[in-house]
This record gives sequence, C-alpha cells and structure tokens, in this order.
Amino acid sequence: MPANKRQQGREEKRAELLAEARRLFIEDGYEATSMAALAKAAGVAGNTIYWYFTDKDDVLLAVLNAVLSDVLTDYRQVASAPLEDQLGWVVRQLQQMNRLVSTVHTRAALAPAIDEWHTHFHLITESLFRTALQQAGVDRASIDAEIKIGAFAIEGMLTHGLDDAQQRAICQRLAQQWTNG
Amino acid sequence: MPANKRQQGREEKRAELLAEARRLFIEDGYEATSMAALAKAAGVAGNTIYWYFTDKDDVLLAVLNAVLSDVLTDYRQVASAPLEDQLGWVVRQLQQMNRLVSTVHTRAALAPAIDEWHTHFHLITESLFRTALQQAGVDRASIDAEIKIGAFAIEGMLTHGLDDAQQRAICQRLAQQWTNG
DNA sequence: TCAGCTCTTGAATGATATTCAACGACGTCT
DNA sequence: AGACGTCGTTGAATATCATTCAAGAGCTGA
Repeated sequence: MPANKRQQGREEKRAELLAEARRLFIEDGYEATSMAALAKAAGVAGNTIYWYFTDKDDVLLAVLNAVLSDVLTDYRQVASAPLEDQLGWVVRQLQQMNRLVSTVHTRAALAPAIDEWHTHFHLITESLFRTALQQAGVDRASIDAEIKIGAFAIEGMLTHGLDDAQQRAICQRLAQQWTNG
Repeated sequence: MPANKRQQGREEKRAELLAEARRLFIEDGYEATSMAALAKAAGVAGNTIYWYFTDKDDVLLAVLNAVLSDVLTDYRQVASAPLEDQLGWVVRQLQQMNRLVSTVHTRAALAPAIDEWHTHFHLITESLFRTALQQAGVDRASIDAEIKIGAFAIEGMLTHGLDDAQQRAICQRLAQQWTNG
C-alpha cells in the first residue's frame, strides 16, 4: 500500500514499514533481508525507507524495541508463576526472535546504536531476573553469577535449535538450582 | 610476499593466506574484513584467494578449524586439572576468538558448511564436557542439561565482555554445582 | 494562487563478493 | 632445446548490496 502524502500520518506509515520489517527480519533474518526486498514488501521505492529510518540498523533497532516491548507487556501475566514456568515462558516467547539474537551480537560489534541497545537489554532482563531470584530466595552471594548463567542459558537455547525436551530439562535444572539453596 | 609459481607448494601458500585471514578475522572480525583487505594483507590480487578457497565462508571454515585444532591440542595439558580451572582455561583460550562466536552463529543460518561445522563443534566440545563431568561424578540424570548450561555459559562469557571477576564467579558457581551433588 | 514543506522516486555512488578471460611461468615429454 | 598443457595470477567485468542525490509531486497554509 504505497500511500502517504499527508493522508496518512508519518507515525502510521512508519509503523507499517516497521511491521513489514519485523515480519521479514523474523522470518528470513536480518542479513537475508535486503532493503530492496523490504521496500518491495511494503510497496514503496527502495529508498523511501530512508525517509523514515536513518539506517538498516535503525530499522533493526525499531524492530528489536517493538518485539521487546510486546514481550515485556505480556510478561506481567506470568511474573508471579513458579520460576520454572516463567523460564519456559520466556524462552518460548523469545523463540520467535531467535534469529535476531545472533544478529544483535554481530551488529553490536559494528553499530554503536545496536551495542547500546544490547547492553540496555541485558540491564532490563537481568534486573527482572534478579527480583525473580531474590523472591525465590537465592543466596545473595551467588545471585550475580546465577543471573548471568540464566541469561546465557536462555540465549543459548534460542540460538541453538533445541527440542522441547532438552529445553524443559534445562529450565528444570536451573529452576531446581534456585528453588533449593 | 606474492610468491608462487611452483617454487612454493600449494599447501604452503594456502597456509600463508590462512594465517593472514586468521589474524584479520580475529583482530577485526569476519564481517569487517573484506576479501580485498585480506588479499592486500597477503600481498596478492583480490581474486587470487579464490584459487585457494572457494568462498569467504570457506576461508572462515579453515580459520575455525585451525583455531579449534590449536585449542584442542593444548587442552590435553589441563584435561586433568580441577574442573573450575579447566573451565577458566577454556574461557581464556577461546577469548581470543570471541568475535568469531557470533559470526559462526550468523553464518550458520546462511551457509550450510558453517552450520555443519557448528554442530560438529558442539558435538566435540560437549563430548569433552561430558567426560569431565562424569569424572567429577555429576548425577547422570541431569548431566545432559548441565552440559548445555555449561556450554551456553561459556559462549555467553565469550560474546559478552565480562571482566575477570565476573568470569571467575561464574566458573566457580558452575564448578561448585558439579563438584557437590 | 503561490510558496514551502513533506514525501516519493529513478538514477547515481561506492563497497562488496564473486566470476571471467587472458596471460605468464613452470614442469614435462620429446 | 622446444613445444605443450597445467597451475597460478591478474585486471577487468558482474551482480548485489546499502546508501545518497537531485528532481519532482502533492499537500498545506498564506
């Protein structure tokens, strides 16, 4: 739908492009999605995207924020569930963006904006993790290490295609570790 | 040193290019190293590399194998050390190729050859991990999960720039987990 | 109606990986 | 020694990217 010349608000059109980018980045991956392909999917000329985004990395940034925001919104509903279920839920949620995890790490080394987002992301998630572990009564001395281990385990499960049984076993083991002492 | 026209064996020259590629991929990263830059560093024309390697991914593959082979060779010397020290050693060793970890994950989605190497790599390392954990007397039921958790923790430590204290804390926590019951 | 801003676009530009076709040097067979 | 074919090298394409440029089209407010 190539439309805009003030009938459509700027934000609205940007959101359209963003939705298309999100779909393509998640389905095909960031590096496999060319700006031309994105433009065609959105029904605009190849360079129109640059009116709404400065960069391809800027598009990535927007997609990451959109997905993160959605996940964070839904998180409230399971924040009080048992730890193991929470873990499983998070992994299942993030699974949809598993291709983006490696991308973020690669781009972070090349684009400062992505690097910033990456550290910001870890700050947020590790903070959530911390309160969850504190509530579960994990030993204060080892809580920092546990947080990292948990975060890395999640990343690992996302980037390597594990089957459900393996995922459940890992979540179980981690949760067990935390609910004992 | 552009030399070869039979004075130098094919394998010898390939090794020269490989050494240069290894240096550049590790120092600057795979995606930041252009074939042109690699060629210039090796003192040959841009396309000469294609006489020795089929692809840029093929160069990556060779670099990965070279590094892995070196690390595996050195591993024997610490294979009998306490688990925590082993862990720390592995992390320190692999640290040199931390940029390559994300690269492997991204390229694995795009190049089948890299994907194959990646699964192969995990088979090898997890097998080593398994014997180490078995020797430490880790519970058989949870050993699979522990292996994955350990592998993911290592990957995480490599891809995220943790300071020494954090790394030590994580290795300690993992090892403690395994040396108890 | 005119001026100016917002969008859009086709056509550059520049970097990249990769391929092509020609050329030169080597080893070998005679 | 001379001819020939293979091996190695290269400069010049080609194709695909992301990104920029300059021109123009349409809306909006005077």
